[in-house]
Amino acid sequence: MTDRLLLEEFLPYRLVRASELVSRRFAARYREAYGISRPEWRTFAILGQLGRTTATEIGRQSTMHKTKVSRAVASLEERGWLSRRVDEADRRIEWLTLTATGSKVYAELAELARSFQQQLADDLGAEAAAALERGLAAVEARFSVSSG
Amino acid sequence: MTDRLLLEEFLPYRLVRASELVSRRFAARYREAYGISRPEWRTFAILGQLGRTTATEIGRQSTMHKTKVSRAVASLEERGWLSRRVDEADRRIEWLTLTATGSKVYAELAELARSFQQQLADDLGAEAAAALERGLAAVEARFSVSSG
DNA sequence: ACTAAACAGTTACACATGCAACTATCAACT
DNA sequence: AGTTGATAGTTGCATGTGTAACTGTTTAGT
Repeated sequence: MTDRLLLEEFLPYRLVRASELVSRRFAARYREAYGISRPEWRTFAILGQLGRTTATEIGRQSTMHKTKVSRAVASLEERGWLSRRVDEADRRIEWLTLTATGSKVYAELAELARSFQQQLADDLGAEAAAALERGLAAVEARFSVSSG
Repeated sequence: MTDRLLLEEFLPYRLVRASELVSRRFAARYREAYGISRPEWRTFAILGQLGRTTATEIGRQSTMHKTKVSRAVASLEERGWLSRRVDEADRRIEWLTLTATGSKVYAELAELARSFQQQLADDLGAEAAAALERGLAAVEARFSVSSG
């Protein structure tokens, strides 16, 4: 029993916990305001940023499973926030764009996110926030899509 | 459309993605080696570290829902890795401890975690790893259990 | 002693999720 | 043209998960 694993020093564990603490709070905000789920928020945010993209691309960027994305897209379409259009040249591909309503909601959600980010940065303090960003950048660089 | 939210600069999103990238890889390791799920690993790791604890305490530390913990405990008991005993003074409480088998497996899993951690630190580099730890510490300090 | 509230833990049920298999389409090779 | 393999996306099914309701127990107030 001399060699216990100290979870408070174990990076993957700390990352998961920190991520849950933060994203849970943010999720509460947009859930209360718009009644959307996490996969929906993620899908919507990526589409809003890119303006026009595909479900596959959303899956790639978000690390969400393609069925998750597929269902989120279907749900957002039902809400009337996005619309699909089949690519003429390659009819397997569906291009997603925001509707007028979607654009309006997106602007509001983006503002909500920005204010949350600001609050978070204030809470953490400039130095700690910068350190966190540097650390995350390193993880992203080492672990992202390409590097299996 | 001038004010898109840039997800690559949005901390909650980056935190979630980084956490998923890292923990997914680590999960693949212990899943292949021992066939346990993430809630099982988390429960087991906390119990192993504390030596003797309760389901409620595990929930508190891990941010896992109590039903998740309850099921993980049941599953680990079936594997013969832990045993329960009702507290004499307060019979609502169940004390959890590792069995002999459980202790043996825990030692191996702890070693697996340590080697993963080492590998991760090497991949990130000392400086980035330290920055990440500082950032996470700040999040933990601001967002942990007590602070609503 | 009695009632109400609090707590540890489990379970029923509805919903979310991932895997595998599917449809539809395209590209490459014969 | 026909076959094979890859790709975009959806769906059936089994499993995982959270909410709420439950049991059993303790504590506090009356």
